Amino acid sequence: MGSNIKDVAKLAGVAPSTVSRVIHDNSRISQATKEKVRHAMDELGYVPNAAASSLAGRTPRTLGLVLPNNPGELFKNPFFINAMRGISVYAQERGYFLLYSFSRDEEDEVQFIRNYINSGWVSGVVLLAARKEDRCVEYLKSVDFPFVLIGHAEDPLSTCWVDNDNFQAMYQVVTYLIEKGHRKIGFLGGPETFRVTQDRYNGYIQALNGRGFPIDEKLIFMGDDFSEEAGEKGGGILLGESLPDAIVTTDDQLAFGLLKHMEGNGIKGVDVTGFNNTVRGIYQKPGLTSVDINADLLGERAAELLIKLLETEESERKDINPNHYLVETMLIRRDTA
Amino acid sequence: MGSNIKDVAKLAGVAPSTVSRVIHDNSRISQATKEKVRHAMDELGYVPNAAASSLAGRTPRTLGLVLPNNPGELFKNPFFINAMRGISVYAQERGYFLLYSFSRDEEDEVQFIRNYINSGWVSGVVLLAARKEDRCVEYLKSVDFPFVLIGHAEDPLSTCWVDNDNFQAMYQVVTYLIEKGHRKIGFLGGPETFRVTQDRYNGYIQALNGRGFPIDEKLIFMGDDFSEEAGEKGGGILLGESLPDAIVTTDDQLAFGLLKHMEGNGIKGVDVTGFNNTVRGIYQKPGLTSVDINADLLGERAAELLIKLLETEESERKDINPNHYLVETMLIRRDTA
DNA sequence: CTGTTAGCGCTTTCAC
DNA sequence: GTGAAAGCGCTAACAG
Repeated sequence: MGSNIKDVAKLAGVAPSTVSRVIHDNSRISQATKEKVRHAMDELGYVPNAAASSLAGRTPRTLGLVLPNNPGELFKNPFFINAMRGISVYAQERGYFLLYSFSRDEEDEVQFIRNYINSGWVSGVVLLAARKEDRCVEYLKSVDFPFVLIGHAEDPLSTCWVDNDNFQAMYQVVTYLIEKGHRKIGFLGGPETFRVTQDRYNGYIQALNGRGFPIDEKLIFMGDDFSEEAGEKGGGILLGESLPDAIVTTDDQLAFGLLKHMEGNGIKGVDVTGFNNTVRGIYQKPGLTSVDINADLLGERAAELLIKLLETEESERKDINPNHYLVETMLIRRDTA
Repeated sequence: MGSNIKDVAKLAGVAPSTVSRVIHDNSRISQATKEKVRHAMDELGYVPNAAASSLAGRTPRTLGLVLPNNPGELFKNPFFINAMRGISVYAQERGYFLLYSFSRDEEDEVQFIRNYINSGWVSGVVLLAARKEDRCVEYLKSVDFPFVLIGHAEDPLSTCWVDNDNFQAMYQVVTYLIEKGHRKIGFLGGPETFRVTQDRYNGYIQALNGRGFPIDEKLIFMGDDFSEEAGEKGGGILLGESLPDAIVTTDDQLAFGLLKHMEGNGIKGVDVTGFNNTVRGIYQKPGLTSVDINADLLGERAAELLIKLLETEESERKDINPNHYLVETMLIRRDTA
C-alpha cells in the first residue's frame, strides 16, 4: 500500500531517523536535507503510520469525544452536532484525528474512556456534557489523563474547561428587557443545584440590583428539571394575580412550557426568553427569543485548549494558563421578546 | 499505565503468543488455558493496545466517517447526527472505534480518506453523503479500500450501500393520499438528474398508474435544486388555474417553499407532503406531513454492512451478498396532509 | 548535523 | 496445544 519511512529515507539518501526528524521538524536538521526529504515524501505520497508512531512512544494525535445518547436532547438541541463540528475544525487544522462514541449511561462512558486510553489510540478526551460529580471526570483525574470539559467544572482551578459566561449572558438578557422598558421581570430556572442555574440566576439578580430595581421573591421559580412540564408548572406559579412584564428562563424547554401555559390560559403581553437557541424556537409561532450559546466556538475552544494541554510538557500541565475559555453568547431576538 | 500482553502472560503462566491467541479466540487453545488467561486479563484490567495490534498486521478495528460541512443542512436536518448515532450503536457493540471529520469540500474529503488509510488507523470508511460521480467513491475504489455508502450508489452492484427504498416510500405517500380520497395529485421534485428524484418520481407514477389514475404532465415539476426557493417557484407553476387535491414533494425544503407560496397567495385546501422529517416541519404551524427516512437505522445498517465486509476474506469481498440494505421509511402525519 | 541501534506491544510463522 | 523468535513502522537515545 503506502510507502514507509525507509522508502523515503532511501529515496532521499538519508537514514530513517533523519526522516523522522524532518517529520517532527526537529531544529537540528539542515535546511538542505529537510528540503530533500520533504521532496521525497511528496514524491511517494508518504503519510506516516500513526500506529507505529504512537507505539514508538509519541502521543497519538487523536482525541476522543464522549457524547451522551439522549435521543430527545440530541434531536432538539443542535448543541452536539455543532460542538462536534467546532472541535473538528480546530483539530483537523492541527492534524488531529477525532474519535467519538455515544454512551448509554455514565457507566458506559467510563468504560469508553478506559478503552480510549488503554487502546493507545487516544491522547486526550473531550467531555461534552458535564454532570454533577461526573464519574468520567473523576476517572480521568484518577488516572491523570488529559481532558477538557465543555461546561462548568466542579473544580474549575484544577480542570481544563470551556464554557459560556452564563452570568454575563443572563445579565445581558435582563438588561435588554430593562431597556425595552420592562420593570417587573420574573426568573424561571432549572434545578438550583446546577451551576448553570446559579450563574444565570446571579446574572439576573445583578442586572436588576445594578440598576436599583428591587428583587421580588414571588417572581422567582426554580423547576425540578429542565423540562417543558417544569416550565408549565413555573408558569402557573409566576403568572398569578398580577402579571409581570417579562419572564427570563434558563432553557428553551422551560420557555416552551411557559408559553404553553400562557396560551392555554389566554395570557398575553408577557415577554419570554429562552436559552440554547433550539430549533423549535426558530420555527414555531411565535418565534422564541433565545440565547445562542455558540456551540461551534465552544467546540473549537475546547479542542484548542486540549491540544495546548497535550503539547505542553507533562510536568507543567498542572499549571497551564489559561486553563479555561469563556465563550460569548448571542441574544437572538424573535417574537417573544 | 495499563498492563501489556507480557504481564498477562506472566500472571497466567503462559507465553505472550498464547494470550494473543486467546484474545482472538483461536480454536486450537484448550478451554482450560483460555479460562486461565481470561482470568488474568480481568484481574489486570487488560485492554489490548490497538496501535501495536494494528502495526503487527491486524486490520485496525476503527471505521472512518466522512461528513460534509454544510452548516445549514447540518442544522436543519437531523440526518447526520442520527446516522452517526446509529453507526455508533452498532460499531460499539462490535468493538469498533469511530473516527469522524467534517470536510469543507470534496477535495478535502479525499484528503481525509487518504490520511485515514495511510495513517493505519482505519480499516473501512463510511460515506454519509453520496454525490454524483463522487470523487471519494472513485478514490476508494481505485485503492481498493473497503467502504460503504449511505445513499444510492452509482454502481449498485460493485459498491456496498444502504438506502431507503425511495420508490416504495413515495408509493406509500401517494397511496395514502389516494385513500384519503385525493385524485388530482401533483409532484414537486428536485433536479431530475438525481437518483432520489427519479426513484421517488417513479413511485409516484406507479402508485397512480397502479390504480388506473391518469398522469397529468401539468402537475409535475422538477426544481433546479432542493431549496425553499425552488419550492416556491414550483408552487407558482403547479398551482395554476385549477387546484390539485394534493402535492407530494421530495424534500421538506421544497414543501416549505410550496407552503409559503400557498400562504402568500391565499391558497387553501391543498394537501402537502415532504421528505426527511426535518425539525422545522415538526414545530411550524401547520405541521408538515413528511417521510422520516430513519437515519438511525440507516446508520446502523451501514455499520453492519461495512463490518461484515471487513470480516470476510479479502478474496471474497468482491461478491459479498447482500451488498446493500434497504431501510424502511415512515410517513409522519401532521397538519398538511 | 546525521547514522546506528534497540525496542514500543502485538501477531504470526515455525518448531516442538 | 503451546512456546520462541522475528518483525510490523517508527522514535529516541547514543555515537560520532
